[in-house]
Amino acid sequence: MVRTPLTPEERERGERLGLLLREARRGRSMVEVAASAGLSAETLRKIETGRAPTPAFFTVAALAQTLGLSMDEIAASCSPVTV
Amino acid sequence: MVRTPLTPEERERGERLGLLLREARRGRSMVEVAASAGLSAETLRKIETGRAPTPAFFTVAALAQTLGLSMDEIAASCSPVTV
DNA sequence: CAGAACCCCCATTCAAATACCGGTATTGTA
DNA sequence: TACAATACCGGTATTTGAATGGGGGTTCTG
Repeated sequence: MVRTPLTPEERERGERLGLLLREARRGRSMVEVAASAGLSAETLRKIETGRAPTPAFFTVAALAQTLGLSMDEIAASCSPVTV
Repeated sequence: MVRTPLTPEERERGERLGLLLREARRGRSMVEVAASAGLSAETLRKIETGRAPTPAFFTVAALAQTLGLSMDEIAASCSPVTV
C-alpha cells in the first residue's frame, strides 16, 4: 500500500471543515481572507468547498488566526471520525 | 508560479514542530504512538525529524490527541514565522 | 454594461504518506 | 562472549493530493 486514496469519511470530514471555515468567514470575501492568511483565493475556495479535504496544518493555522478560530475547536468539531 | 518549493523558514518551522512532538512523546516508542494516532511509524519519524515539514492538519490533530497536546499551543510555539 | 464575488475545469509542480532496504546503537540474556 | 530483540536513522521508490494559476461561466447589483 502506498498513499491510500482518501476515504469517503475523510472527504466528509473535509466538507465539515470547509463549512466551518466558510461560516466563520461571515461577510468577508474570499480574496480578502485568503490574502490575510497568506494563501490564494483558489486554495481557500477548494478548502471551503471540500475539494481539498486534508489541508496542511499550517494552512489551517493561518486561517484560524485570520478568522479568530481555535485550532482545538476546529479539530474537535470536524472529527467525529476516529475519536 | 505553481506550488512553490518549501522555503528554509518553512523547513525550520517543521523542525520545531518535530522537536515539539518528539519531546511530548517522552518515553513511548514511535510505533506505539504512531499506531495510537493511526499513522505509520515511518510517517511519524519523518515528521519528528523535520523531513515532512508541513504535515496535514488532521495528522497533527491525531498526534496532539494521542500526546495530550493543545493544537493552539502547537501552532503558537511553532510559528514565530509569519505571525 | 461593469464590477464584485463565487464557481468549475484543466494543467502543473512539489510534497505528504507509505513501504522496503540496510545500518547503528543499546539492552537483555544465555 | 555471542546473540537476539528493540528502537531509531537514512536512502529510495511509489502514489496521491495540496497548492497554485489560467480561462471561462454564472449571478447579482449599481
